[in-house]
Amino acid sequence: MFPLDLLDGAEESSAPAHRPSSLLDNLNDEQLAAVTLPAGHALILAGAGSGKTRVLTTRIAWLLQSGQVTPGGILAVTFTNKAAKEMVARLSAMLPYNVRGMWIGTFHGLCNRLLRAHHVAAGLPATFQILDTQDQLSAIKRLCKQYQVDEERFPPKQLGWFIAGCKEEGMRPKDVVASDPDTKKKVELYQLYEDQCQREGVVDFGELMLRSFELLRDDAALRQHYQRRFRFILVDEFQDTNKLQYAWLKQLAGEMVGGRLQSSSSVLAVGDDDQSIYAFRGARVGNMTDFVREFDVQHQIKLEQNYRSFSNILDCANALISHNSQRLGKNLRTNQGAGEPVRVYEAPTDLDEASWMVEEIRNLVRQDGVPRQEIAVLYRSNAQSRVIESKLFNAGVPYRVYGGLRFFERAEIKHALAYLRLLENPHDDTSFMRVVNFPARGIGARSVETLQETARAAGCSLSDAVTAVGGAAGTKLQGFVAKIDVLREETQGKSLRQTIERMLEASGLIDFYLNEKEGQDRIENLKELVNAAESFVTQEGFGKDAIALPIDEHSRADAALTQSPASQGLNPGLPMLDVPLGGTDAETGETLSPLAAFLVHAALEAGDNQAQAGQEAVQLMTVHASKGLEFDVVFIGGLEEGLFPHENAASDKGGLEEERRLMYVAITRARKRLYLSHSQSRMLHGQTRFNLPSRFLDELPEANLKWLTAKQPGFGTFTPKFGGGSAYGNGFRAASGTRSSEVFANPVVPPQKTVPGHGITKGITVFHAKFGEGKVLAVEGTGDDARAQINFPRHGTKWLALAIAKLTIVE
DNA sequence: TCGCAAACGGTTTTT
DNA sequence: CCGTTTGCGA
Repeated sequence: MFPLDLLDGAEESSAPAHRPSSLLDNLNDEQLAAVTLPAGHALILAGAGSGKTRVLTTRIAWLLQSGQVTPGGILAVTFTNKAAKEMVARLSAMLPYNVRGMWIGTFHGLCNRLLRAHHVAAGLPATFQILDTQDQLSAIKRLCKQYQVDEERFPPKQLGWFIAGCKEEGMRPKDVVASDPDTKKKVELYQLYEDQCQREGVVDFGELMLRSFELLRDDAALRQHYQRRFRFILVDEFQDTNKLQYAWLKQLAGEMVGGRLQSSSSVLAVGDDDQSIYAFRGARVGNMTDFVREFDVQHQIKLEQNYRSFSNILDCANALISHNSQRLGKNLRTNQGAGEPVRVYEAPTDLDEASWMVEEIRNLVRQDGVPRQEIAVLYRSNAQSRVIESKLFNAGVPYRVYGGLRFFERAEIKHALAYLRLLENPHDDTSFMRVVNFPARGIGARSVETLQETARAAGCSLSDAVTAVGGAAGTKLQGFVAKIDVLREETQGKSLRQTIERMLEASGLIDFYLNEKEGQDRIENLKELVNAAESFVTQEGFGKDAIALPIDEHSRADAALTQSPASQGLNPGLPMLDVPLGGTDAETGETLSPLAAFLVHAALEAGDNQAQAGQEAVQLMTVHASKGLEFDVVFIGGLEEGLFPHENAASDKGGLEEERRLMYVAITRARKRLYLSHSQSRMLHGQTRFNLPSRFLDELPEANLKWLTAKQPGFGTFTPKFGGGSAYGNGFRAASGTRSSEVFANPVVPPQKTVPGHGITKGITVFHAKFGEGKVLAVEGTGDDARAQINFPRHGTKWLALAIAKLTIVE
């Protein structure tokens, strides 16, 4: 059954024989059906925790083992490097041969590969550099300065969004319909930006996608070549694809004829509309229904069996998401049993909420032996992490915050990379600008301005323009360029490591940070850059250990095609050499230098998005960042109107539904225990806000909840006994039988006084539209900040902002 | 050219 | 409230 010829040329030919049957063992019926689908397009609706990645990788392995395709015929695309790596790792473990012949990667990674292979056809230099978002912004700022754009009216950041947005929609400047003068101006600047990038030989992320889409669209021979090659295309997280990515997939999959796709390949799209949380950055869930229609999808499979959570948690998730109207429809189920109820907590303030979390966490670790890294605290916005961090810090609980600057985005690393990029491409003006006077070498804004004008007049790069600048400024500028030139000479033929080390010396970066008082960390990072380069060289097989690619049947066929273009209708020199490093010129077979390849790597993969790993630590992250992860215990904090759902999203229905999906994602991260909390008051942007509990809390089934604070809509009417523990019920801490600490139970009781003008004073009874009648316990603040603490028999004690809450005084 | 104070902005984010 | 950026004065 196993086709031996697949092993031909593979270096692991001595690997133990695989029993194909083992591949399909332990799959449930839905998974098995998905893995063994016949050729043809298919949509897999994969619920959270339903074994999506497993299905995807097993499908590939099954296709290969059953001899339906060779590695060269597989294209699998993901959104993140992490997902791509995981797929490669799992496949390597499953298959007895090298997986390199397959195209597995991120959209951007594969686009890069395509553009490198066909850079001439794509109109790009072989060594084109990739701009990340920071680089793009500085390029735009530079452009705005040059054309004296009013940065008040056209903030560079917004221009960046505009340009990225256009590209995501597949639009060039000429395609944008501009009716108002502002849009016209933006389109004009978009065009100028494009010209500038082209001149400098750089592409931004959007350009990687758009340019390779256009390459496929406009070059029929090339397109058909890849269409023939990729028999099976698999797309992960399909609900997150944008318009352009979908169009790109269509180009690879076949030819559109009358709104339908004529295709000989099979596209397997895997996604979950309920986990679509990136509409704000251009993702189009609608691609799923478009896909079904345009690809005439015959097979749709739902993976609804969840292997992650207990049913109390899943019931909450299902109930919540059922409030959305725009759904393909799916219900998660488990056979793991009910598990513990979902715990809900109300805190008087955000500080108390954080204290409570920390206390719970300490008990979980101490008494239940939960590993700290199995506990996650999720929040809607990054600003919320501050309080939690400080409480964890004070309690001495190790924690790790996801988000923030990644390795290759750090200033010192960007500086170093800019020097390296100038070695590769002296015309990269963005890099030139970044380091021309860093470390300071007496080249001020004046000199740079003169240089820019000279360059513009001559229509050349900054580097080429230095000789035309006279005076002391000119001498200094020429000195800088000479320094780069010398460095380029010196590092010819040197290893990547030596090149970087030499650059760090010669640029003066190391010296600069040695003299900085806070420079030690930065020097550490620069050393880490050397390490990163070293391991890149080893992993990617540069240098002496370079691995020859296994040549499979498919690659041989490709090579044959290439050699007889006429008979196959291919352009001469339009070949499919397999490109191991994503940087091989298809025409000449020339590959990027280790340095150039490393720079691509740095741009495409900004590194880990988390603080230092190592010790067992509680995980803090936004809900967005938690997608795809799972934990034994999950806390979701700040479940308040205005925060979650976020106020900016709550106005329109689509926005609210996306917020709800976000909540759905958050809930489904938990395996065993889920905590939900909200606070009556919260410090945000320097102001105390009094938020109502999130509507999402009301959308959860009461049967699956356990209120830790004494309020349960429609249930108990008792008020919390602050300061004691007894009001919190039994089994609060089910596993240990102990009670949570008293820390949380002390609300901040503000000085009690009467606020003039509201007529609301301590002791009176008021009526609230939602909470009913309640007794005023305290009043504080003035004006818009005025608020009252009110005890509602049915809903507990709350702080309400008098400016917002509509209260009437009951006599 | 540098340092400091005022001003600004503050959902979510991968590549 | 708080981190980042800008602008001004020395």
